[in-house]
Amino acid sequence: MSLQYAVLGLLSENPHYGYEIKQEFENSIGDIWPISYGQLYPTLKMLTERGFVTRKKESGKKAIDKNVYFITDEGRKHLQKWINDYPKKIQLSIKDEFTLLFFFYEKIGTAKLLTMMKEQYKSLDYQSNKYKHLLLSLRGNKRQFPKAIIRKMLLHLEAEKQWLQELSEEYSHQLQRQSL
Amino acid sequence: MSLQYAVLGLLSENPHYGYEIKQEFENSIGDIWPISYGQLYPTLKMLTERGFVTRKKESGKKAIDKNVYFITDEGRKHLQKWINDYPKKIQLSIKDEFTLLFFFYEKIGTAKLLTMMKEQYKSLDYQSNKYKHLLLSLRGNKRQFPKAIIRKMLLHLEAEKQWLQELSEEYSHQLQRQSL
DNA sequence: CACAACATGTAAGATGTTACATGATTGA
DNA sequence: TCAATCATGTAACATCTTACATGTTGTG
Repeated sequence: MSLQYAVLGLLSENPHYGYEIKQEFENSIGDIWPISYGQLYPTLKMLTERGFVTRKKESGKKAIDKNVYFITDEGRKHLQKWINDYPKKIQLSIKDEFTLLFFFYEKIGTAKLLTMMKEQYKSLDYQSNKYKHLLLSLRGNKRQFPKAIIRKMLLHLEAEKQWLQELSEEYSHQLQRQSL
Repeated sequence: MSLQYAVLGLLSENPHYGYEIKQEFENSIGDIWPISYGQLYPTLKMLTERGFVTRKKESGKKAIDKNVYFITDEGRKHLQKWINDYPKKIQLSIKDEFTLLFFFYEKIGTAKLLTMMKEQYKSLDYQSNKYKHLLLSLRGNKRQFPKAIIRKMLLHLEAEKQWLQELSEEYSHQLQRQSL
């Protein structure tokens, strides 16, 4: 959807080749915003056709040719226009299968729910720690992955953790009452 | 993706016709999980073809025929199987355009950013209050939209609000420093 | 030499949105 | 009578995932 703008944003700072763009995503926004080659290469093709980027073969020492992409003036305009068009209607979305599952909590069973939630909590905690460390290591001065986005991710991870904790307690009490 | 399970879940409690299913979604999970007819009717068709629901014309007083959908035993099995298959890999996603925008915060300008964030905060606050009231009105005993999901939404809304507040303060300080 | 990582893409299919198309019923 | 709401769908398009297809380079 707006992958094209993410790509233009990357290229507005430095030229990159396809594989490298994917790396950049994975090393930064990747956990939040995973992309696949099946999505990236067609996007680069489209941007080339529309004149927002140009492509140059970098036939260096390697036998394989890298396709290096450069943003054009048109591309910069296109990106800036998208930025200027804000604000649009924005809605917080927490649409995922795990949430949907709680529609059916009666059909799952308290014991299984508790196990699942514990697993999920561990995974969130791991991610959360990762971002905390990332935030601390970001003290440098070179252009990096925006702190604001990491902070946002952290806050949502903590919200999710709190939710799981509250619910776990509730379900635990239920289990105890049942076993009496 | 998993709309089919959401639909089966609804039908597992009561038969519904298409339009009504959309209403049910809008009145409950709709803010989190909006669906369109362009998605719903093909899904109902697919579920019918796969034998998970059956369709009966309800030609009442009205000239127009409602198509009422009933879940079948196969449908119940299909739903239960999906539920039993958990846990799967689940990842918290905050992938949206508003977040992406903070990739480009330098290109936006602090003043505009602040205005946007203020607008967004208001909108989140409105939603948050809506859910708070919903949660309070849920004290009854009839089967309703799961409290857990509303609570989850609330926690994420509050996380998002906190994020905006922190960032706003940071940007305000920046503006003040610039104007000195 | 084998395997991981580098490098570029296409194709099929799932999923989702928006616009289109039609017509009935209800309430102001 | 006019607009909103009720009611059911299709079609075109956008987006995204997964699998396929190919070949190179570096490392143990």
